[in-house]
Amino acid sequence: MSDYIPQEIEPKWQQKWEADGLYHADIDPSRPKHYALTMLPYPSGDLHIGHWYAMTPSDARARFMRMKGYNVMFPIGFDAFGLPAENAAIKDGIHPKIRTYQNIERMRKQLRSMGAMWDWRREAISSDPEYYKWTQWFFIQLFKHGLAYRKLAPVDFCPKCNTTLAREQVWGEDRHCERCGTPVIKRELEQWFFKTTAYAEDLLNYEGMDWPERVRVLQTNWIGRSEGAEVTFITEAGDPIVVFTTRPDTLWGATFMVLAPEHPLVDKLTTPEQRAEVEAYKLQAARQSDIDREAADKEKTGVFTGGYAINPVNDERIPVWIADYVLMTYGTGAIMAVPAHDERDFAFARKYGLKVVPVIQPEGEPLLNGDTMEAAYVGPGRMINSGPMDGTYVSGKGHNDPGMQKVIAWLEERGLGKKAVSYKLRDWLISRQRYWGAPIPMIFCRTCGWNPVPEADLPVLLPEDVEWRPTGESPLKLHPTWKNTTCPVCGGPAERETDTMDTFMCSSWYHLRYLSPWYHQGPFDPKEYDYWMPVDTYTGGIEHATMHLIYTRFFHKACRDMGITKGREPMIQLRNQGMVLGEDGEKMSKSRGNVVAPDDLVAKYGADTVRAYLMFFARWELGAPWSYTGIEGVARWLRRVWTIISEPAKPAICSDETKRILRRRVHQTLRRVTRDFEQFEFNTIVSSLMELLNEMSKAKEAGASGTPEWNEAVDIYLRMLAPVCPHIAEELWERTGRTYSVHTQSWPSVDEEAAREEQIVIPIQVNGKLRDRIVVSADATEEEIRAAALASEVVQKFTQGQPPKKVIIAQKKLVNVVV
RNA sequence: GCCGAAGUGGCGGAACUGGCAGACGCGCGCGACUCAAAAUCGCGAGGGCUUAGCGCCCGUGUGGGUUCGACUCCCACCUUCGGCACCA
Repeated sequence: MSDYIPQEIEPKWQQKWEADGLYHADIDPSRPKHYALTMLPYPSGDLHIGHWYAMTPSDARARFMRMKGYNVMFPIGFDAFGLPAENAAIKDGIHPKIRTYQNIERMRKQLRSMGAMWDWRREAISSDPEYYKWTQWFFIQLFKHGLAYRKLAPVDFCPKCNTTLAREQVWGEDRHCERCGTPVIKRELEQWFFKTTAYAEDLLNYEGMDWPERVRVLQTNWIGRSEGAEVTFITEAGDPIVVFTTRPDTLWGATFMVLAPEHPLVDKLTTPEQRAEVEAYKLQAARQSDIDREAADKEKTGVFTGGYAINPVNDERIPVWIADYVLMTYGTGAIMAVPAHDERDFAFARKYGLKVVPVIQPEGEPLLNGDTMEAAYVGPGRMINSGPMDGTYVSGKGHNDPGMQKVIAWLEERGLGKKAVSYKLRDWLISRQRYWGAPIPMIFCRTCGWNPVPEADLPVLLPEDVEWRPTGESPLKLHPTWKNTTCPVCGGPAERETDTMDTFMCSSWYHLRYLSPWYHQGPFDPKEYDYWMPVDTYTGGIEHATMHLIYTRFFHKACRDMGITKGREPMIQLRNQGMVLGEDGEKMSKSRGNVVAPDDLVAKYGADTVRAYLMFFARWELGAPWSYTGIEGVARWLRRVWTIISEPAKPAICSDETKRILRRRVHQTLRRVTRDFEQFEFNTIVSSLMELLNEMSKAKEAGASGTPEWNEAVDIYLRMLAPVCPHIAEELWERTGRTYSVHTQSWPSVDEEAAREEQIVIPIQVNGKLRDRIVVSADATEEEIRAAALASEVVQKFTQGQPPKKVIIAQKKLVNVVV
């Protein structure tokens, strides 16, 4: 018998599996398909332990599904565009393309060392022209269907680096530049948007999706649906001001209006006397960084415009103010202020001495008085001071409330307002004033405006000879010739869009490119699509709940409506892993010096040990701190697996009892491991395998090795081990004289008869406290169990010869005697 | 402030539908092997009391409740973590 040397067997098998195409997944209509997907990695240059933690259990699950008889596709690729490569380039001058492809090369090797069942033929890299050609093509389809549009929007700008920044490059409470630490400022730029808001309602529907509740809640909050009404006020000059409110029932209590400082009607409303003050306030609000506006407990400020509007329900003349607590980006950028029933409006009214009129009276309370109220009343009650609506009961919010329905119907009849829904979700800003991304395939012509690049001319190649050092402009704009082109409509001279796309655009459809990265007639081969889609199991970090996972759902739905994809959703089942922390319990970081390097672990223990430890040491969805001593325990277990299974049998006599117990344990473990794989409970899979090995070790001591029962135990053990530790399972499979490969074997089925216990131990409680245990035959009747329990000496001691008040027999699990 | 998740030995965690709390592993202690150590193997262990015989009491963040029986269900609270944050 030789020693277990993973460093020898692992590369050997990896090469053989690859040479044999063992993990190639091809269309096979005769078998059920399973598309297993793990979130595609960014090529940062080194595979982090977090990648291992995310990917190896996904791989194990995919392998399990394969053994269960599914035709499993498990692809991999790289999210290769993006800021880190460009920032590194700015620092050390290495071209982002060179660095990215070097990193990819390195990470491919590291990914191979996992021994995962990737089908490398399906690899897709988002920065390949053959990939981003289709990213651009999708942009054009969205544009053609009115789902991509251009508008002026603020961006973060670093005055020191002289460049615009993406949201994720702005850090900390003071919102500073991630590179130089300078606080960022706002700048207005014309940019491209996707109409994610058009899908807000559809995105709230999770029907048929097996997604964690947590993610659904995060997305639901992010989309932020509120029901209410839009009501039109008219200024004294006759201009309509539309407001959105969730409380149309409080309309009679609207005693002033507030516009966002950027609201287009502000100038017109402002009287000459107020002009100077209004202008000063607008300027101050524009200069304010987001953080100032975000502080919720900040004292409210505002300025009277001098203008008035008419409250349409009672013809009251009410003043119009501007204040930065009203956001131009939500609702209509204007509100009706009901100080008696809204905390913010109340604070504002008290500060500036504005009128407070209660219109909702809580039942059974003294009548509210607008002059003496100390806080806004936001609860349910009966409408008062509300003319025709007086006496109507309203509960608060939502279209379902009958009072609310009555008010909205009344408004609609008179053309004063209408039922409306508002969302916090904003349209997706996809323009980046950056170099290392897919160029936005649009052309601007002075006479014809914006038009897409003809599809035959795709891809719009990203030029390599570009000055990427920051100047405050998009790097592509500074290229001497690149942007010059001709208008696809009139043929005259025109300019290309010089911004690039947000990389979330690339990752919104990579699961489709994996289907057929070799395909040239479209983004994917429809035959592959029809067989493999949707993704059956998607795994990745929770941090993408409100970014990638919303974008990719939007993308799929938009494509469905454009006739490109099918089905409601791209990913049916989602599971999130947690995070591996440093040994100190803190997030891993170079500065803390607590980073765990998987390459070193693989060199020391082998990939199988690393894989098994990562599945064993924590609940997958929670994660836990790393432990260098913990991994030793798993290494010890695999050495024992090796020894116990490959060590030759010693001739010995084995009792039938030993053999029976061995079979029972094997099939009981199989039952549990099967269930745990189905439920993503990887930690108990490993611990069950450890327990079974302990049982096998005892059985072997008792002479079981060499028996058919032992042979079956080894057979099932290696099949259960194969998804977790593919190399050692394959090696032992071969060494025990079995035919290649363990990974093409089917998952064993449980022999329920063998798994059945013959005798069961039943705990006996007296008054709910454990007092004794009895052993009965597994098919004992309830009466037999009762008799045995009452016959127990310990129970006798408690009953003192008296008949018990009650005897509870819980299936065959427990007896509780109540005296 | 609002929304969500989680609190179990020295540590990571286990406990299926309300039925023996602490599986498995780490660490720890004792023992075997060894000149010795490492490796390996075996045994022990939640805390406390104990007349040392078994036994008894306490114990899953805290306090209540439901139940024959609660880590599990309900109510209130505390702590930690995550998300959102003037969203009208």
